[in-house]
Amino acid sequence: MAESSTRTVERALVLLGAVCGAGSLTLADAAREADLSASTALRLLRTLEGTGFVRRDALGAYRPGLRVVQLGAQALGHESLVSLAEPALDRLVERTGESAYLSVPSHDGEGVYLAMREGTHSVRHASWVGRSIPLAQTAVGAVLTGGPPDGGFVVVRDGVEKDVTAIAAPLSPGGRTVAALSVVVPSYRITEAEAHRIGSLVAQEAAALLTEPGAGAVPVPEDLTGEPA
Amino acid sequence: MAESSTRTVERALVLLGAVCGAGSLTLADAAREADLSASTALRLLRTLEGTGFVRRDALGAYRPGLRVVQLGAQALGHESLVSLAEPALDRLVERTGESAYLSVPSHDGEGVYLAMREGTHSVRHASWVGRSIPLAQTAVGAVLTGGPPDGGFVVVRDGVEKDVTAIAAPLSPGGRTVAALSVVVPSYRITEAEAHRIGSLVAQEAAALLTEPGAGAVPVPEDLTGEPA
DNA sequence: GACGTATATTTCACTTATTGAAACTCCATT
DNA sequence: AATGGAGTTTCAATAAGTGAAATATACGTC
Repeated sequence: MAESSTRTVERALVLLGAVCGAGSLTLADAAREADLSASTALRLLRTLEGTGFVRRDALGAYRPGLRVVQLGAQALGHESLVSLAEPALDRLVERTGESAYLSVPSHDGEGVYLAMREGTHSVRHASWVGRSIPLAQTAVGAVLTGGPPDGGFVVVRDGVEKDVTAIAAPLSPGGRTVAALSVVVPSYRITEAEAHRIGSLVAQEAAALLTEPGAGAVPVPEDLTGEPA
Repeated sequence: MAESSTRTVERALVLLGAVCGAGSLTLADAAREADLSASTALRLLRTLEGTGFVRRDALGAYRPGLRVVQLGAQALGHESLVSLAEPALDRLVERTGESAYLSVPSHDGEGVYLAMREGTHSVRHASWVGRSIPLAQTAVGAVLTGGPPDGGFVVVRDGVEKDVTAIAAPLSPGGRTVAALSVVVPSYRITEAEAHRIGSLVAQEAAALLTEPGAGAVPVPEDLTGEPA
């Protein structure tokens, strides 16, 4: 059996994902979402609880635990995508004055903002790292789920959020889209032409991200040491 | 069985923690750190890999996967941030007697109180969850918008509100400041030395929030009030 | 280039540890 | 009282995980 199954672990991870995705789940809901019997879900959730990956609030519902935040933060520190994208985000803000985002697909037709830079206009789009966004009918969703867009970018006016226009381009190393770079603008101040100008910038940054020195085809170990201790 | 061990899952989570902590681990190193046989570690890591919790780089080493980043980011969503911070707020109030706040940046140079605990002194600072506060010339603003402060905290005397002194420290998982922890004190009863003492406490709680596995440094009556709001 | 050592991976017999139906207890509703 | 749903515990069946050993490969050294 060369297949790598560890059903127990897989199930536990599904539960963990469900809890984190929902923010708060009762045992019964978690069991339903993971398609497990209540007793099994309880046992696995308790294991997750014992290791700090989930915690129970006063009402007994399960919530993401400190450990998840901690590991996520650590992983973000090591995650090359984010550090690679940050200069691009900075440049986008600098050249457009608008808020810029890096997002990746998450689950159930949603994506997550992995990094962001706020624009400099006093009226600007604001969000936060970790925020979930729908992929349906959004510019980010279009580039994450669809093929390479014409011109390298997608403009969606008044998608999920009214009054804002989003302009996104895919990050597709090796042809596989793994993330999206986007700029979000209050619709009232953007013209068709301006949207195109920004779109070109975004597409250009997205393309440059994957070809520039240091980026490489594969994450460059910034931290080769492993564990010295 | 009172305790719920699920050895397999626990082991997998230990491996996950090891990989995230180190940033990059070879199979052998991971197995050693988790005190597992190579074959078991391999099997579990493959499960983690299959679910996106870890990935392998070109050299075959294991690294934190996107899924970890996603879940961590989701867990940092505002509502969970609140429940994560509440024990810290409780401890700050307990050890200082002063009101303590959790705030995040919102729009247009303002921040918002996401959670608070009132102090126990009869004369104390009072505010409310949801209140907007300026970021300019406030301790919270300084830590939210500026870089990591010297000593880990910022003291602002008589900032926006006359007669009060605010002491704030940033919450910066992975180097990105996402929120601030602060204690607000009537200026008349605080000395320079006391401000420093409180500052250390705030900075310490802010740091511990993101790195410490279980509860805080000091045993606190484990009576979590739920999330009413 | 041969040797020694380390890692990565597969196999397999052993049996341990996981499983889920069922039973039971608490609540809430009706 | 009766009903139903959630959370929890028990327990026998067995599915599932375990690790030593074998193999292949890679790397550094002499």
